[in-house]
Amino acid sequence: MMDKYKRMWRKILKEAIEKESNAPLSPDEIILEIPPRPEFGDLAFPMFSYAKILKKSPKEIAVTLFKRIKRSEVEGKSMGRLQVTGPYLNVYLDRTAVTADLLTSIEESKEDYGNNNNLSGIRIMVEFSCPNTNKPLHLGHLRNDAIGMSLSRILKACSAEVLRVNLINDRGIHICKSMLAYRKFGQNTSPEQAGLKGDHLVGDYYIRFNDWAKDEPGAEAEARKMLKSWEEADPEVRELWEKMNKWAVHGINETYRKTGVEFDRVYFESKTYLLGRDVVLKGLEKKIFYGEEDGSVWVDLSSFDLDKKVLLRSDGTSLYLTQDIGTAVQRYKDWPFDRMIYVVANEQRYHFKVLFKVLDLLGYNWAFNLHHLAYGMVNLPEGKMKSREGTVVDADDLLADLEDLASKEIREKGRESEIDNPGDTCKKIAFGALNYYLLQASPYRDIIFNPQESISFSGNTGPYLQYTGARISSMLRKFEQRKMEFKHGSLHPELLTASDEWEIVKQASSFPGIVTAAAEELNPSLISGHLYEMSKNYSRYYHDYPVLHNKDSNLVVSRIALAKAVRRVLQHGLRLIGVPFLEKM
RNA sequence: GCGUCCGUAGCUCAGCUGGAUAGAGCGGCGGACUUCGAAUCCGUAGGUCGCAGGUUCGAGUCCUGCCGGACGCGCCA
Repeated sequence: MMDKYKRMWRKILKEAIEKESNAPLSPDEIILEIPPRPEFGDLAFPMFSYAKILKKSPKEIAVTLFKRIKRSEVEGKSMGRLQVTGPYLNVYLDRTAVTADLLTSIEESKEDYGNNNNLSGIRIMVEFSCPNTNKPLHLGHLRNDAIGMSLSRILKACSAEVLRVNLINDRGIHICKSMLAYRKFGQNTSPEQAGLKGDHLVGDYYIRFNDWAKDEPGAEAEARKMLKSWEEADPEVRELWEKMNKWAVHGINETYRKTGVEFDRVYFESKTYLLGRDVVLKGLEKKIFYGEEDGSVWVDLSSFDLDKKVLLRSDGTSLYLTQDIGTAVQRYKDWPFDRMIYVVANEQRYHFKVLFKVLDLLGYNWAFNLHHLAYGMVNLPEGKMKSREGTVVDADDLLADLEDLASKEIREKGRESEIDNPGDTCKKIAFGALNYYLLQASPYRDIIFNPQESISFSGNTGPYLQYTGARISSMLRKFEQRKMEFKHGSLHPELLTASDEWEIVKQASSFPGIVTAAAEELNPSLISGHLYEMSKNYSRYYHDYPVLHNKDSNLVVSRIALAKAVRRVLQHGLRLIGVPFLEKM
């Protein structure tokens, strides 16, 4: 859409400069920008960088190129017009042509508007969430899930074949800790008896362990002993482990359902942790790794600006890294991918550098296609979330609070009778607000979550976008009811050229390019930001310009077409960032 | 100590490959509901882009140093 015009103008500029200088120019030497203010037009070409080639001042170049392009008469033909503004060449696009383009394009592509084929035939595996089975999900997981889900949708929108995978960390010392505390203090209570979700019950005993361990020096040793029993497949320990894991996984799945998180394949660490061993031992045979006298196996990465790392303990057991090596190899076998994206917090940067390098040394050529999307931490105003200090923001609690807030809001506004299913709507507003909040910042940055202030339903929020969509939907329903009144009207793009409308048209037209950029940069926040800008413009426009209250049927029909276009972009864009579209709210 | 990342308005965040007067939301102050949904809209105050140099016609953006913060450097995950 917008890209089409950008491409064409780039070409025009390139040819003009080449003719002027008699030398070929590479396409990326043509700098194209979006002007900072509307009076400078829709596209801008700064002339500074051509000063050396053409041996003229930027201002002179602008004039020269302007005359040359003018003579070649590429203008007209719906291309828009050119203007010299000091050292810039500014393009003013033909509003009618772009608007007509947009409306027909949306009409033709329907739900697919914004999709592209850039990643067609590319298989991408996306790993995210990766919970432990010793505690419930918290806000950090929610950010991880939001990014993982959104990214998967964005990549699919670019026609990639995407496989969403989860890895459940269901073994290890931390799991044994909650098991141990439960065995000591739990009195065989089931989640039903305790009136708790399974993951919360297990999590409570993890906290219980830490409390107990404070004045019990032998606690850690006892946990280690239990881990050993687990590895030796002690029936009693295994039975307890299976029971508690089931509770935890069940509870976690419930949270996933509530937040709309889904996976195509789920791996369990308890089933993959042994796989890495064989791979490492083969590497040892090939002398890629080396053994110490105590029997431990190491890799020396000091020539790659990394350290020496242990791959197998002296007792032959696996580590986190070993497990990840095995899981990666297994996954490639299961589903040969062209790219693999690990959505994991940035505190694990080093781990992934090492992992990718080790896989590379082992000769897996797909190691180059592994990517760690290192997203930032979610912190609280007083600092890091700490489970031991009880400062973690629990996912279920947060969601429940948000639903209450939404429900209160609906009652205060007296909207209950208007909405078909208030309970469901509250849920959708709640996780719309949550997902938008989590995806409005760039993934790689740390964010600060203030429980009192962060989640709001006004301003730059998910519900604001939902509200914009609901109002447009409401108006479109009214239009349908009164359709006969406007039956003589027809679409006239030239009626939609007011500056407010033009901004909206440009933003809707840029949407496909934004989807492309979000996929390339693995950054869903580009979409949330763009939808917000477009909604803001539309809200103002909607306030100032009557749509249905017009005598001129042509104008009504045309403005309705624009409303439909905005709605379509909102529907699609919101889906990509996990914010439910609402007809009513 | 070494490594990685980050410092933009009171707070939370934008700022595309360096480009024209650094933008939003929240909060503050002041306005707008007999008209398409006021979860909205409009106006206003608020910035030496951590500090100091450098590169450049041009730096919030690139380089160096310093100050401040986060994370990592386990035979933990």
